[in-house]
Amino acid sequence: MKLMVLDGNSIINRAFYGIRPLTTREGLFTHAVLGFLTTLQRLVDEEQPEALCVTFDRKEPTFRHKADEAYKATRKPMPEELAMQMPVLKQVLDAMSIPRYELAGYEADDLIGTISRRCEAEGWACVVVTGDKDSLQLVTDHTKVKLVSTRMGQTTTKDMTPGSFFEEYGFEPIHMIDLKALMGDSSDNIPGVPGVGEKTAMALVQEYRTIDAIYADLSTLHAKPGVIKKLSEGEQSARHSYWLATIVTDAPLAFAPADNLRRPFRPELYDIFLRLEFKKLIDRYHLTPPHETVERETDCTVSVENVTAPDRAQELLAMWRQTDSVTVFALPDLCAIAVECDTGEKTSLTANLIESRYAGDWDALLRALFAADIRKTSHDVKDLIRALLERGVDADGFTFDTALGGYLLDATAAGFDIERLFMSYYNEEVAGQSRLDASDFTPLGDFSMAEAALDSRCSAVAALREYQEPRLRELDMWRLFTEVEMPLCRVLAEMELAGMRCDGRALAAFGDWLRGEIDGLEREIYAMAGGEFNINSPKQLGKVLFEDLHLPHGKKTKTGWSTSADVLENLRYDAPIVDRILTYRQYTKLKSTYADGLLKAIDPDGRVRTSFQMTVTATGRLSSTEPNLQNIPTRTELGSQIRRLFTAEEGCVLVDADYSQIELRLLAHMAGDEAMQHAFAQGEDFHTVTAARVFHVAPEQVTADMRRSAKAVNFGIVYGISAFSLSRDIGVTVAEAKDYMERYFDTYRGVKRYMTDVVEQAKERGYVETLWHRRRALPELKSSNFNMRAFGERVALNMPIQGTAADIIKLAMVRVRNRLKAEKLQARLIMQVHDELIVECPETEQEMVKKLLAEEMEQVAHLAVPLRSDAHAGRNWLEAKG
DNA sequence: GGGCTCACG
DNA sequence: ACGTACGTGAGCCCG
Repeated sequence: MKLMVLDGNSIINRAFYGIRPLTTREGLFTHAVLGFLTTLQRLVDEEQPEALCVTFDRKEPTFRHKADEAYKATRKPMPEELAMQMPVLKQVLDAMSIPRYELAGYEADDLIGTISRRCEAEGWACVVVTGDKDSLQLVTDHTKVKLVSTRMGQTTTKDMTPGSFFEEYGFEPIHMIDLKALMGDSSDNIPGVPGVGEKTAMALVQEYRTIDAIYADLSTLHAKPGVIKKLSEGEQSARHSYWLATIVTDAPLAFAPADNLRRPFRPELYDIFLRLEFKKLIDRYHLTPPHETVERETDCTVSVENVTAPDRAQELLAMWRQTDSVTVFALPDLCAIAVECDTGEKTSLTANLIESRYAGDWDALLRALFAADIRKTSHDVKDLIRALLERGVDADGFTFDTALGGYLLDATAAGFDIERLFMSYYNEEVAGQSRLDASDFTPLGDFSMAEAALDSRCSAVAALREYQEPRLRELDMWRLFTEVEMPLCRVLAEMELAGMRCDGRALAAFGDWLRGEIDGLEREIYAMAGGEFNINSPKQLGKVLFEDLHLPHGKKTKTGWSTSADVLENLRYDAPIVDRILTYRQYTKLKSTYADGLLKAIDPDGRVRTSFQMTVTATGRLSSTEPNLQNIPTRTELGSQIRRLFTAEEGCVLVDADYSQIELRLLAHMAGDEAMQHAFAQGEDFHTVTAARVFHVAPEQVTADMRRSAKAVNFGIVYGISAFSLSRDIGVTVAEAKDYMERYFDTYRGVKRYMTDVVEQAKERGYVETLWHRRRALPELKSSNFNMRAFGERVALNMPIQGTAADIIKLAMVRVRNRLKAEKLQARLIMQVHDELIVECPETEQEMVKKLLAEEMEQVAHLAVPLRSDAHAGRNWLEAKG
């Protein structure tokens, strides 16, 4: 039998400091509890213990404090955000039927020591889970310690058994106490022997094992005279530290292993998780409400009608045209649609429309419903419009998308499906089956269930709007919502549908050529390595480079030595294999992601159709998936050949227009920095102008190096710079980087002030926003973890800039599309890459399109610095980049 | 499924 | 004193 015991304080501490803060809507911090439970679940899966319990510290002084006032006296008190989570965790554990132990006068460690020895006495195996290395002294053949560490939100565990302990430390676990007696522990105020540090202590314990053996005869001890002197003077302190570091194994604790056998969860767990918004855990454990769900308070009565007769449909359509807004929920393939309409103050009517039941012309019905004269609220409007356009039904009149509403209200939420949003706004499940698709509406499906589910989704969407609309207005996001995001749905649907033409034959030929090159490189690499291995495996590659060939290793990753390009670049001239590996990497990337990857994505008509995601990024940018067309190579000569294969239709050209330095221009505007604004007004190369000002030389005296440094600082500022990262990026010392930054801030004083102000304001408000009031919440700024806070500060600096650029290009897209349509051009917008738009048009239209793009892109906003764009036309994407 | 690497702005 | 740039998506390895 196996019992697992967790050091509750230690694990929740790691979770607290290592994980991005989360709060419930009421502002209750929950992330440490969630982190604890996630770790717990992983460990249970891994170890499958029959019994489980958790120990906690108590706030009363322990027997150690009573004997030594200094002990743990310098410990910082637990931060409030963590303290508030402790009772919550205990409540959760109780509801999960997991026993917890705490005892006044003892630390969690002492209880663990006692528990592990009791287990051993009864023939049980014990697994101790903690982040605290002190507990390693408990390791025996029957007690294993799992050391938990959390870095950058990732939790890893290391199993310590007598064998692995010895391998790492070179002595037996019990002598951890002797080690600590010598080296002390500053965080707990265990003094150890003053002047003896980790290295000396390790060597001594490895040789002598115990402090008794060391102090038996100092005169013959193998150590430097200075060390012996310190040991001699510090003996009393060592003995005392030994006592402090020894974990108690016989605390007066009422404990029997069998009392901790796993038991079923208690029903109230559902309510607790619901309140904490731990939706994933409710799903994970298949929890159900302990009592009937309370109906959402609603002041209207809802009736449901299954509409099959065309005449009735016509009546309803007439009614919907008279209504401010109806709510529409449609399955992706448009075979079933629910429409909810407020028919009066206290009633609403849901019409279920199902293709296989409808007696009239289904497509005619779709055309009428999705015409502009019926104002509609729906969920994932872009996808709906795309499905309709694909079917040949024009789609217009969408005034509200509840997925977009959810995204604007909290861009960093976990997802924006109806169920999740409904739960987060109303703490209630959406009624009806969770999975709903076309098969439910075939003769084999359960019609009545499916119809009820359809109807309840529709009502849920209506309820989401009720929640979202007033909040969007309150937060000043209404214009962003109605004038940018909503109209963009149609624009993106059309772009997705249009796609980009891509030359599949040339792509295949390029792939074949790459195959040949890769084969040759592979042979060379194997020859230089002295054998075959998987070059794609960082682990195997690391072994070849850093163990077999003894190349100097740089950065480490969690799993080994880094083999990333910037590390290999530094080794390029140390061994010829490195250069081949870099080339191999470049070629295999091009082949697998681009040559092979894009080939698979070409539709029969020779065009590639991406999906634009509107609710993914934290800053307001779009993203592109399946395939991602926003990361087609451009930075290397060979890679840019891929762009050559994206072509215009016969007789057409691609017109590519990109904003020039949009983020830095926005910085100049938002920071109100007149020097920087002036630098842009000069119309010269901005990095050169910056270098000239920073280094106090004339622009024509700016060297390539000076320009490169200025450019790096310019970029760094946008990202929320630090001297360390800047130095790494441009290959100078930290001191030099600091110097550049100081000169930069002397030149652009407004930028410096802006950086201070924006962070300060973010801390006050808890969020940052763009010029169009798109916002991002920043709970990180309240974190007690330094790294987390520093991250929050960088985000506070970057998001308003990156996000405003996103607002601007989105608005430009809507305007460009509408202008193209208004001017009756054949030209159509087909691609967006963050600061770049691509239009495909007949050659005859290219000059007009270039002019139109420049006008619309530059006139979107009138700022203290003019917006500039460059447009070029070409037969393919590479040519069109100019 | 997470980690690493690398493509883009 | 901390460990470091912002925002993405895809393919591959490996447990």
